[in-house]
Amino acid sequence: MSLDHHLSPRKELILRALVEEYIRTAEPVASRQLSDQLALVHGVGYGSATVRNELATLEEDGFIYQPHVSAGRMPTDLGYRYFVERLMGESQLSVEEQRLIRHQFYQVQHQLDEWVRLTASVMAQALQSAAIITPPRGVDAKLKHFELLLLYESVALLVVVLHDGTVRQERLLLDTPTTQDELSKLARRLNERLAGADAEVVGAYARRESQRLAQDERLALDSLYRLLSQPDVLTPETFYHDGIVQLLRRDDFAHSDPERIRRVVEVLERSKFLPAIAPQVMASEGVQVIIGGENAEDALKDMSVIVARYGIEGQVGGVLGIVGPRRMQYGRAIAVVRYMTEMLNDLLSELY
Amino acid sequence: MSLDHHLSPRKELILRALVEEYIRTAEPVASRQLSDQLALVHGVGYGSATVRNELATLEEDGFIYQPHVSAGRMPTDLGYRYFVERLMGESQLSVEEQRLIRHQFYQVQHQLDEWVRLTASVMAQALQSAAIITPPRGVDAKLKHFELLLLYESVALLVVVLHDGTVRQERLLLDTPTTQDELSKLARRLNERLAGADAEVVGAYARRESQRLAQDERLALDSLYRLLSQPDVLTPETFYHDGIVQLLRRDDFAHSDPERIRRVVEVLERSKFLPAIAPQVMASEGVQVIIGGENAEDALKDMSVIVARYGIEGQVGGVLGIVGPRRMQYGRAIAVVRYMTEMLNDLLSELY
DNA sequence: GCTAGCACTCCCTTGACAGGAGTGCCAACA
DNA sequence: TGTTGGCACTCCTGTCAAGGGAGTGCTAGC
Repeated sequence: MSLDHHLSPRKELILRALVEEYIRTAEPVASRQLSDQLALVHGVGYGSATVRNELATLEEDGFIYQPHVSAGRMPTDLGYRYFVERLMGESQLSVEEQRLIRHQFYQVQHQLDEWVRLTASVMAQALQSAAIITPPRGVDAKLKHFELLLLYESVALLVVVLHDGTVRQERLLLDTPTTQDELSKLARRLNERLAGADAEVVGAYARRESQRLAQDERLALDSLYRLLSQPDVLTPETFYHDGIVQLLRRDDFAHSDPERIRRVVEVLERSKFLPAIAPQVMASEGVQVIIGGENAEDALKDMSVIVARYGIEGQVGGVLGIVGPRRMQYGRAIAVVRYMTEMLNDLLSELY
Repeated sequence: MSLDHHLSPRKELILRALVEEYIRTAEPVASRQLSDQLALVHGVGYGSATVRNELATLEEDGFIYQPHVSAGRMPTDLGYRYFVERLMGESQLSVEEQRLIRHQFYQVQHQLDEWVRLTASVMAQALQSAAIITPPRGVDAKLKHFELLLLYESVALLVVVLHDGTVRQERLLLDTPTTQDELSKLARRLNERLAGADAEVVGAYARRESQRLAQDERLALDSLYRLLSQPDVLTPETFYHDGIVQLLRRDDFAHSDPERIRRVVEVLERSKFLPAIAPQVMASEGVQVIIGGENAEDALKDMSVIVARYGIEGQVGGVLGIVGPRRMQYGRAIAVVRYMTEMLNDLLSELY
């Protein structure tokens, strides 16, 4: 997303003031108001008529628009885009806020799941937006170790640990009652043979040996295969989200068209859009901003999405971000998202 | 919740028709409309004036009310309650629908987590309501087996399996680098000593032996203790919910006061109310219906909740249910909730 | 005991109207 | 040439009154 031409410094100043004012007030900004604001905040004195002239050309160029002829102006997607790329000051979280966030993470040391939850919750809280995050995933699922435990007479639990520390599990219905000893022996043998294997290898092994395998062994291998081949590809189930409430706390969202609200909630609950953009986010550096209509997903046409990847190069990674109203404090939002990626990176690097 | 007196058969008939009609149309029901309906559906012929007389007394007795003087009638909480306890026909899911539901469960055999998700999803879908469910929990957390796995030089993963098959995990930051062999030895020793132990026992053991323990052993025991003593008490985190979207699909909910919507969503996202009622639900038989103002939680004063416990006596159990508009098809809702408990019971009994 | 009829209440929609906000344009000025 | 004050114009928004409609309560009669 790049912009084709530069605006004159004065136009930039006016556009910037307009966007900031609109974000602040949620009302279309009038020329008079803008003129006052320019004098007050930026110390430049232009009458409202002058501002009006500039606004007219900004409107021609597609940066702003009026909902109706006797209303003030609001930024278009292009206007926001220009603002975000050229005009917006980079903001930083206050030390106090950073401290507050870190403090919460210290409460749940070494519990990866909790980090993920907490990250979403913190972002949602801080930005009054919905937050989305995928748990960290290893680049590929390789078997570290698995265990077979007899729960009941003929029900066993298969617990597998991947190289990156992911734990997965499945229950097995055994054909015939057996003992824990038998299962342990079986597990030991297979562990030796299959350490470091991925789904492919397990599958191949199962096929090759299929003649020689006992029934229970076959069951275990099938299960192992299923668990290893579980989606590294990001599916909707992989995503965690939080903060629909925070979104509903914003008047301009909560009071808008119920159908719109429903569609946004649906996108969040079903995580319909993230799988589509996640690969691209994983591939690129830094914080990505997707404004309004730039979203492929229809339901988000008047929302903005701010996403980034986190994780440790070549080891584990994930995607996190927020979904908020287009009229959001971009500077702050970007700062928060960036801070959370750094936070998670720090935490993860302790573990890897 | 019991009702103090019976109504005359005709009053019952009128109340029943009114509730059904109101549930169907979402509009206050007029005497004329009711008179027509009685003729059409129940084959009894009463003029609208007669119906009006009966309605007046039903209103005096608190079963129905008018939003204003020239409007039709709507049921009060008491009216719904009478309807649910005395008038409503028990309904059953169609064979077709049962088949459809069972089919979905066959897709995810033996994956407990998926069952939980699917149950919520099915209920939400079938009843256009939000669904809530707690994963099955054993009556008490006893250690079955745990494993210590070296992930990196000085990061280990502790995976514990409880008697009921619950798997929990935590990462340990070791003081000094070690080997997998060392860890395995340690795990084997502790497993032998602590098999079947609950949090108490582990804690006691750790304190008693604290002098003799190596640093890593202490770490492992601490972690073990934490994981075992994790809340059996149901905390908000234990709950899974789905179907906010389905709720928003209902016009009368989606178009109502945004503040109300927010509060309901908040209750769901934070699962604020279930922990409060869960113990009582676990203790009682059958499907519970909580209508409107009977809810302790303020935000649900105009919603109804239908809950039941599921699980296997003395072994594992949980709570499931739905949160929907007070104006819901109670018969169907109760049938669905009951069916899902039976479904889960069947599935669980295979595993226990 | 039931019902037709009627007066009455209250809601809800509609249209008219006033007030206000904000613009575009023009003419004047530095 | 760039800037600005002034003014006519457009369009929104809130208010108010009026009319129509829906539904009731009550009464008198069958």
